[in-house]
Amino acid sequence: MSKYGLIRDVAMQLRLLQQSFDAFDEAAAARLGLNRTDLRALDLVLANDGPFSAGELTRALKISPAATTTVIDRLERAGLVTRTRDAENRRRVLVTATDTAREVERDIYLPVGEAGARALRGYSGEQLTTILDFLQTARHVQETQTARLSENPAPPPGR
Amino acid sequence: MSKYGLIRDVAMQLRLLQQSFDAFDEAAAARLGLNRTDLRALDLVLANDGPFSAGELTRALKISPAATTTVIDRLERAGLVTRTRDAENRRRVLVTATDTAREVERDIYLPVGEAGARALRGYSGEQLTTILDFLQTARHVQETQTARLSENPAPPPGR
DNA sequence: GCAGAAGGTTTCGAATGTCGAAATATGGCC
DNA sequence: GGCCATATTTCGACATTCGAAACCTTCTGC
Repeated sequence: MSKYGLIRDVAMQLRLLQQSFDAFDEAAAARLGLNRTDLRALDLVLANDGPFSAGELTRALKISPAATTTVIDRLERAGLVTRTRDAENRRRVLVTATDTAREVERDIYLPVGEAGARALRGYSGEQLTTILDFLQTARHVQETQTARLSENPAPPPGR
Repeated sequence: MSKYGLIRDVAMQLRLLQQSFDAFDEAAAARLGLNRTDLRALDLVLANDGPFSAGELTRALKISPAATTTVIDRLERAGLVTRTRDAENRRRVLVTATDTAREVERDIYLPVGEAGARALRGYSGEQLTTILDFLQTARHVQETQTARLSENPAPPPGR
């Protein structure tokens, strides 16, 4: 296949991959009866070792402090996290994953990591290096374009 | 670097790439004053050549028919799409991108594609083949895992 | 041809998630 | 000790989504 064709295919597969990530998140949320924001919050709390403060969640999720409170409320009600005041700074609230959340992690997230690692073992070290480079390049492109959108003032629509 | 380390890095970069896609969508939505659902709908209408029917949008976006109606309402009010009855089947409503929407496409989406293609030109045909294979494999893993989540009944939480 | 079923979209009311602003509580500073 | 900054929560308002019912249009069987 021509290089031009390959490039087009890569772009298309990247798009499809994006969609498959999206579908996975959706399925995970449905399985837990959570919305996407709650799931992202749970994911953050699980991934981080050591608890997350409410404010950190607010920043990581890019939602308002008010919304964060209700996210934590819902996760707490679902038995997935606990709320404790930080002993060192009693203004802060620490969010900690419960054992139930760890079971969820084992059920949902660990298998993905394992399956992914298994699939990657089929590539040579050189190929993995190429893949890694590609992923970094793709991210760089996205970030540059995101910055372009954010920084430039929007052109007057309908100009 | 060890192969094991490379595999870990690939997993991490994949996660970061996902986040950068997300950030791009968010910036694009903010630039247009649309929510994410509306943006996805616009993207679909732009990507498809030939108009999208309301029902197709409902299925593609995985939202209710009622929600689709309001999505089209908002896009129409923003001057980005037009609603027309399908002449061949007057029950259906066809959604067509306007010229304004095409300007948006040129402003937002085309530059990403161009920057991406430019970046990919730096890879050899062999490398691109590896990348393409990797993307397909990654998608397959995600889809398999999504199916696992969807099909298996959820294990009783807090067992 | 026409009655009734099926298809496609919209309207309506209710539920949910998000926000900004104000309130509350704690910590740091002269 | 009073005052400003930090961290979270409460409150009321707004936007988005849904399910159910309503409304046309098309198809089917007779």
